[in-house]
Amino acid sequence: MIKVNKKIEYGVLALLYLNSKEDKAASVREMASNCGVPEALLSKVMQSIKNVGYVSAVYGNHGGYKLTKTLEEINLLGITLALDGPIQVADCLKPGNDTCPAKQACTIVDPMNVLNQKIIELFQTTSLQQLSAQKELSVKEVTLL
Amino acid sequence: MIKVNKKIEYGVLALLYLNSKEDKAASVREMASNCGVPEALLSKVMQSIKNVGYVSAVYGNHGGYKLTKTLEEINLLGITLALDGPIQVADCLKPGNDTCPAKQACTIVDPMNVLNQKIIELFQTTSLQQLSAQKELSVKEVTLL
DNA sequence: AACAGTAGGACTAATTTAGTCCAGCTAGAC
DNA sequence: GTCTAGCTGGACTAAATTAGTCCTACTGTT
Repeated sequence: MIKVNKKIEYGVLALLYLNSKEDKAASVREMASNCGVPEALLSKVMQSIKNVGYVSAVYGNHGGYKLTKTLEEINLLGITLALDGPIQVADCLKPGNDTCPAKQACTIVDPMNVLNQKIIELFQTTSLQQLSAQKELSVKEVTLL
Repeated sequence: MIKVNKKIEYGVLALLYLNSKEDKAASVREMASNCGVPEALLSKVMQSIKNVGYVSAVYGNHGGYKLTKTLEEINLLGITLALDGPIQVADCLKPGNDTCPAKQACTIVDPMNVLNQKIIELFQTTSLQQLSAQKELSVKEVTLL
């Protein structure tokens, strides 16, 4: 099944929660209990998200994480890159992969590359803003975007 | 990692191979050895693809599978549906899923639904023809499509 | 100095995906 | 008619990935 993993789900949840706190920092504990996700895992997720600069960490007592970007500036590609590394929609696209048995007569590397590009493009053009703003719209309207 | 699974990769490979045989049937054995993929698995893949009508099976000696559609008529959504069932980009989108811990205050079902729709649309508009025709084009040109 | 919190490595458990095995059915070739 | 190549499909095993836990160290505010 083509799907986005839990880390990304949790990351999106947490960022949306942070956004609702405006300029205040929220600790991992607070975010985890509010979003209903495992604390230890969310901690890892936030570390990675911090590394791409979407949030900053505040150490010490009453510390936590703060958003450093607006929802418009955060897109799914960035989140995915932070939590999962580069998008490779098929194994044979991995750099240095020499194990592909169909290498010589391969008719699929390029096709999969096309798909890969399309997905990257989709993720890049999908901002958190875009995802979060849909709450009030019906699915039907959403598909017209 | 967001990726398409082996069954889909193998299915695309096999369908492109079948296309190259024009109207002749090819057995699973022939396809498997030409595409360099496991025979037993490809056999399952072809059965599923048959069930959505992209190919027909010819029984008996010198039998095999034949394409019943053109590459333009076959899209990634159909192949995915055949081999993987409906696309659900996040677990909380599964029908009847009541285990989501963040259910009551969930801010992510709709966002993930938006993404889901976008991916479905992308898969639906990506035909085999479109994928296979890119062989000669550079990746740069491809992204402009 | 105490405390609340982040940082991050190592590990285990759970789930999913990939792949195999085998017995049965189908129809064309002889 | 019977042989045989090949499709059908269920049950099973193995491999890989993903999810989640645990523990120790570091950081900075009060």
